[in-house]
Amino acid sequence: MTTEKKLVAAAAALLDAGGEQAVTLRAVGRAAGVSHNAPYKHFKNRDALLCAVAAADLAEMAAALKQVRQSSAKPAKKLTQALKGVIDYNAKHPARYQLLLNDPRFATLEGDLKQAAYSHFDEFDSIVRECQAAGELPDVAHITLSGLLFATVHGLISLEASGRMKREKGLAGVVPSLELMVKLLALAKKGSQPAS
Amino acid sequence: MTTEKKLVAAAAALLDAGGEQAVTLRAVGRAAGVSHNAPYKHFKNRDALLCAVAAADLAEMAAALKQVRQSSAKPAKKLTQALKGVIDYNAKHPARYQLLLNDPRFATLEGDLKQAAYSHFDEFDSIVRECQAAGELPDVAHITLSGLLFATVHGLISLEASGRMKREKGLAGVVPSLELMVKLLALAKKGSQPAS
DNA sequence: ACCTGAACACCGTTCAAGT
DNA sequence: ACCTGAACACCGTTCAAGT
Repeated sequence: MTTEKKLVAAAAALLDAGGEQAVTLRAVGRAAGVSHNAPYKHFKNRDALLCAVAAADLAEMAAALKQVRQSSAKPAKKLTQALKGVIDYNAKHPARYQLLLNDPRFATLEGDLKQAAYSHFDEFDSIVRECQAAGELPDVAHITLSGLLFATVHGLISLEASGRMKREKGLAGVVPSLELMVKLLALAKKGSQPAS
Repeated sequence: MTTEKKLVAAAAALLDAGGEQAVTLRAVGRAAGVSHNAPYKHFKNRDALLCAVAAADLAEMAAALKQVRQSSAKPAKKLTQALKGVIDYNAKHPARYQLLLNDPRFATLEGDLKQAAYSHFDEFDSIVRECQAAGELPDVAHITLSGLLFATVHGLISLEASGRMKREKGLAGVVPSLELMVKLLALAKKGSQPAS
């Protein structure tokens, strides 16, 4: 494994183990078997290393979505699996999820991250279109609908992770809330064709 | 103004000016006219100071929501205003918004923050119930529906702020996406009563 | 009760130097 | 081309001491 990949893997492992504050260049170097400033030979700075982790994760999520899309499941099932994939990713790697989808530091998408973000969204959008074609989702602009669905699952995950959506308030969890969302969208489809 | 309030105000101003990384205790102390470790006499540590800023902001947002709820506008209009308030808050104070709704550090809500979170959600939920009563939103569990709506606006804002929802992809902005969401929920209401 | 200045450990980053 | 060790500036936190 090249040193660059070792550094990215070490940073990802440290994120899982102790959150972003655990990712010091000294710890990364130690875990990768190099000195604490070797990373500067491969990345501009610490943020660039974290950005590389995010790009790799997003590419991985895109690949997982592609698997789902190419499966033989019914469209509605594919959508559920796609949404569940996002939820599971957050459950397994909360700090990396936060980096991936909630960190404004990499708002100007560049290079690998931009590429990964595009292919990830395209996969998701394709599944949404399949659902529309199958009559499971309303016939509105598919890109906007995809953005809306993804924003909803992301918002639910985010609010729960940040403790703002506690069950104490009587709130449902992420999965039941999403199920309601999908059910309401199906009803909207029905409501838009009263003559059917 | 008490020193404690000065510290919170200074931290909030620094967040607006330069993001979280600009909020060093030395800078906070300087802005409040005290030494760099005076904050420790009022807050356990830096995180506790940031948490106090979040609690104050959430209380402010709750007060703004209360104004909307008590206004004479129609329910649908109140909902739009409530959602717009969240969007505007992020536009004016992105770093504080991030702290308020996306920071997992304060996931264990305590004291002021917990109180503020509850009253904020209650106000929002009341408006959602008014919309249901007026037939503008589907008759599903109001708390879940409120959570879903808030998660959607938060997810849209978050993804846009973190650069993951660029227009380049053909995506609509936060406001048009939300308008679609509300429109689809109205259609769902219609689809659930085919006999009306 | 509230504050200060010095000190400590730690970190990101830079630089001169090594192979 | 890739890496290292020393050094710098900065920060959160602690502590002894001041009023």
